[in-house]
Amino acid sequence: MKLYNALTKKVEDFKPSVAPEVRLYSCGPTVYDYPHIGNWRSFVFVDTLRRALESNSFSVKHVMNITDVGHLTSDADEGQDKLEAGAEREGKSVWDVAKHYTDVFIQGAQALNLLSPNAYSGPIGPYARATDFIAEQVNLIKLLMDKGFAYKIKQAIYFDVSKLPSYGELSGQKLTDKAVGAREDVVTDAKKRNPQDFALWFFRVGRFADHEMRWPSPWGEGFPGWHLECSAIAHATLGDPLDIHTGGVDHIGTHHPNEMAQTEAAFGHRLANFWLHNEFVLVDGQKMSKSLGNFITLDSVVKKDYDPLALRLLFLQAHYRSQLNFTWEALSAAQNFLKRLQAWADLKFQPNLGHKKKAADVYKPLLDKIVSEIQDDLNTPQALSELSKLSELSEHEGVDSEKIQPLLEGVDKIFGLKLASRKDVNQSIKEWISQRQKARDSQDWSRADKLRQQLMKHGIGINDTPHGPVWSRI
RNA sequence: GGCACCGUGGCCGAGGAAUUAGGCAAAGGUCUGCAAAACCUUUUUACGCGGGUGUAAAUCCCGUCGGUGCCUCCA
Repeated sequence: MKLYNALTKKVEDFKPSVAPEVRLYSCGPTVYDYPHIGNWRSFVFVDTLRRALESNSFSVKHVMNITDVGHLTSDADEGQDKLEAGAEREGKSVWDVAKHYTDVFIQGAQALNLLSPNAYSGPIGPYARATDFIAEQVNLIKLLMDKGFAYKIKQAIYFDVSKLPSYGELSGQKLTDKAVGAREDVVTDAKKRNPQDFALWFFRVGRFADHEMRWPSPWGEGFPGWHLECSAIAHATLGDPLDIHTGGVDHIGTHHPNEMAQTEAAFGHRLANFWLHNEFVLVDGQKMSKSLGNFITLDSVVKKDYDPLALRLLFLQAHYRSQLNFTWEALSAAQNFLKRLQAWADLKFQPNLGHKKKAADVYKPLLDKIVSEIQDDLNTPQALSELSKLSELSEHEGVDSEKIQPLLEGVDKIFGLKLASRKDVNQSIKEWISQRQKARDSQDWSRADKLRQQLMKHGIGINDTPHGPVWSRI
């Protein structure tokens, strides 16, 4: 199996440290607002990665965190905790805000048919909340303090990046370049030893005096910095070095180097052997942002009558390392493609159609091709083109309902489009279809058309073929 | 200023030196009592522009124009 590794900037042969087990950690959402489709793309990417690994007989242990504390709106002095900002905006407590958006996230994950993380179980199920790992984070700071990698000043405990020579390896940029090149309006804490030093623990002083979320620590009451949770949770749940760590490309510069630094400094080994990053979704050629008003949520997609799985399919039609330019037209195209695939899957309920001579031996090579494309650095677009050929083949040759089911299951394992679990139409629909056919046989066209209209009302379209009527959901 | 990436037919997008994805849309046609949401066919000088190296370039190199991202919270 081949994967692009951001550490080496090359596509490499992926091997976990203890096969067949793969320990996979993914940066999850910060639950302070509705996730946009760019966020969802990164979670669909992780899901695809997991399915690809599993298709290669790896047994994946997956952990995803949920950031519900400590994520500041900026590193500057006026930076605010995102959760606190959300609470202020909505007039709720931070805990309510976190709970609300956690629920929103979990519902969205289900709608997109994302596999739940499976290597941790906590108060809210399979997702690891930062606030459920405060003790682990405090312990990590202790280690860093003992080893001289962290220092305390009035406002916070900082990680001293100058103490770790390997700092910033991933970003491929020199510290000096970064320091010089940063935009003028970025204000950093003047008391930090180095501009890149990042907070491990914030004290309840100054701008954080009224911070609602707070815990005791050996150094004083406060709350953890954002980067800390990933190192602590990964260490506590999966153990490091991880086989794979994922996140968005935006983390290459700051968040991931900081995670790496914490783990390397505290435990003396790297955090992960493979680092995979997904590219952004652009909207009309630009990054999504609230100020541009091009912030698209899953909710707005559903409100426009799109199937969340159409969004999933749209994501899969582009490579995860390419920027994807979202347009509603492209989403419509994906939705139409999805409907065609669903109609194809529904043929399994209508096995009386066409010939049945082609069997699993024809499907198998195509399914194998799909799997091999997916294992080639997750080439989902290429794999989907094979799927398209596969569905055409079946449509032409007729469908053997016995043999198509395993095929659909194989396809679902890769793409997660829920083709195998589709339900047959109910008994009354079947009855109407057969009554309509009887009416047609006796040339009672008005009754036949009435029944067809009735079926249409229930979302069922009828196509009369030489082999009899074929229904499809419309 | 520094670091990357990208410009592919109406739209979305793979590929990446000779065989040239796929989806959607569009056009024509077929079966049919009617119908299409069904089927078939077509869309085979598509690779930003200008040079260069190759027997051969969309694919490599140089330049150029344009776009995007990161360097600040960010998927």
